[in-house]
Amino acid sequence: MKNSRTTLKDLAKELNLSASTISRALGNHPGISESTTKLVQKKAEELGFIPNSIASSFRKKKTQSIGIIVPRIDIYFHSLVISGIEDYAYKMGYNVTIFQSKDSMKREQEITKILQNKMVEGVIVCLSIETDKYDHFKKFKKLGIPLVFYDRVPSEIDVNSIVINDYESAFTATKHLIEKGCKRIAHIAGNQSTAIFKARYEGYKAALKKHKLTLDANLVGLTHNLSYEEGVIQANKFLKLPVLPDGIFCANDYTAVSVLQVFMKAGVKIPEETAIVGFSNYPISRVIEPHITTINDRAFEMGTEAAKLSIRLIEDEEESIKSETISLNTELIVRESSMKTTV
Amino acid sequence: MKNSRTTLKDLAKELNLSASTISRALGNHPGISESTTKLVQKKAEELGFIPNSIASSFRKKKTQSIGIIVPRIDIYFHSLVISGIEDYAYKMGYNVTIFQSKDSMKREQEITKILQNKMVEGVIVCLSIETDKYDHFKKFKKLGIPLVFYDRVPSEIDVNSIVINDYESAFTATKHLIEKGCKRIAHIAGNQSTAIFKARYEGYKAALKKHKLTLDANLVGLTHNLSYEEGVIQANKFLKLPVLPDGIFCANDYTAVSVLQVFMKAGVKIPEETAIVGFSNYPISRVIEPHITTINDRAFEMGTEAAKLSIRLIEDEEESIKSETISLNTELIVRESSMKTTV
DNA sequence: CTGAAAGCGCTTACAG
DNA sequence: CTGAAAGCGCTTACAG
Repeated sequence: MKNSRTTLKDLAKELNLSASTISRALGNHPGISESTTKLVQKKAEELGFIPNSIASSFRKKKTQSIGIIVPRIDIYFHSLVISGIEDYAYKMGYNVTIFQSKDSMKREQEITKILQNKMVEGVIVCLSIETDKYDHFKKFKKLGIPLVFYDRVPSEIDVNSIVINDYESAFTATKHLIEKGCKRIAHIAGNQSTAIFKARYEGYKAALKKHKLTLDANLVGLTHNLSYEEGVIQANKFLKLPVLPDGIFCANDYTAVSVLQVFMKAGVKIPEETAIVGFSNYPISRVIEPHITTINDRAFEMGTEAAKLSIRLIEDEEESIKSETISLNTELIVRESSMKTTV
Repeated sequence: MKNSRTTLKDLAKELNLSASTISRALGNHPGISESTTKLVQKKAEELGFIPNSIASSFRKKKTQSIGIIVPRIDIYFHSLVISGIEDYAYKMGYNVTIFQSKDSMKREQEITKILQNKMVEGVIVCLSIETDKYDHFKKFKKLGIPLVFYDRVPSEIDVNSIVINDYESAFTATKHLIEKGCKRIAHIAGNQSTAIFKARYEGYKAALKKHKLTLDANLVGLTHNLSYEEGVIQANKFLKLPVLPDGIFCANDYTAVSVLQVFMKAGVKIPEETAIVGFSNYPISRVIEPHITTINDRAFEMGTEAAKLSIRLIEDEEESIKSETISLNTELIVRESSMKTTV
């Protein structure tokens, strides 16, 4: 399409000034007289001058943009994180370019290539579920482009990452059930090859141990991806036990919802007979009845922190070598699904 | 941060060829011998050459990028649309830069300025709820940057837009209730200054009229933003009526959920005494019990179509003057909340 | 099939 | 306080 943009030169010619002066005046450079600056800015406004920031980026080798790679945008958790990133980045004058890996390592690898030559200044990533090799991220280090991971982070140590304290959160959630008088506490666990779900399982086990409750293998339901459907399957398994669990800690809210519905349909009273705690604070947890006690996973703040760290690393002159892991503290949100009167 | 990228020139020097040849060989230009092309590409790989696409964009005046302005990323509908846009854009070699207006016209105006000098090649927008002036979009036309609106579109005619057939969808939803034997059908309506909600209200009215049912003002609940809470308020109003509505068509799924919950708590049988239909096919509609009959608003496809149209307009040589409105057909998804046996 | 040269629109070190 | 000049890393019309 035709391009009839006014350029610096046009402005210069119009005002009988040099391009250098125009450039400086527009940038409010101190070494330009106030009158000239005023004049230039007025004229720029008048001619509808829009600086070509591609030229500027090219010249300055600064694009003021951050690349994001997420598995999918339409997963609520990620949409919240992205929202947090955009919000902070916008305030700092950065913009964000988004790519979806669709949980494919191959696509993730393609995207890293694109990001390398697109000259983003920083990259924020949540790994695809398939990713078990990290070579495609190494190039960023060589190029001096800081990488920040969140949620699903590489199982290596020297990366910048934003996570939540999954272990402690799971511990807290389980302890809450214990304090409510539960003795037979079940757990619906996520994929144990994913660090965060492993940590949640560990936190659950630790809380039981601490309170001298024995771990019963029948009360642990391992799932592949914590889907609603898998939750239904696990719930039905629990229902067939000779003695029902009196508390269930689910590693996410989807499975918490399915357990809640399956149990209620089977006539089990929630929370009196079985108390339920989820994880993530998805919107549905405060809509479904009874409302579900859950862990606020602070997705938005995760995004804010990721953006903050990324921009700090971008603007940091002395390339700080050491990697940083920021662990956010979650909070337990107590709702009806676990509100039974303590014994 | 330090930048030690290999450039075209480095490659040229290394191979004793000109930069022109290197550039062409990398681009698989036909006028270069196969052997040279092979040689250059091998060397490029070897030296880890990454083309500087900012330089290339600058030179070619093509950034292969699309800007998106949405009210919020963390609204499920928008996250789906964005996902659809990214998906199609990615396939076509475009990337997407996202901004949130946060439903502020002021911020939307700021963003349009940024997008104008960022040299995106196309812009896709869902207007902020506040927006009642469109001057900030005019500049795009002058710059030859095609604009595509979706969902909330300007109340002017000459814009490209992707919408769904709200009127027909509402008509279908209401007709469905009528066919199920409902005689007193209520409607929870959205903000009537927003075109889509107005169209849904009109569709509801038209269906009543067509089937000779009278419109009862007591059965219409106007809300400001169709929030869950507003749904609760309207539901309680309906409960106080001497005769309950036997069908309710809600302009979105949030209010459908709240009506369903309030009515059930009041002992009303769903769908036997009151059937409910929502709008949007939010995930919660197929989780809450009874599952809610709703309209699939095809958000993902809306994104795909927006991207498709945007890219077509970008790549179209002969700046097609006429604007296009693409209206997607929705579908009614019948679930338990309206499945009562017909009389 | 390959190369020399110009130039995209800015910014900035250098000079005055 | 202002200007001339060089250059960022590519691409492409022109020439051979």
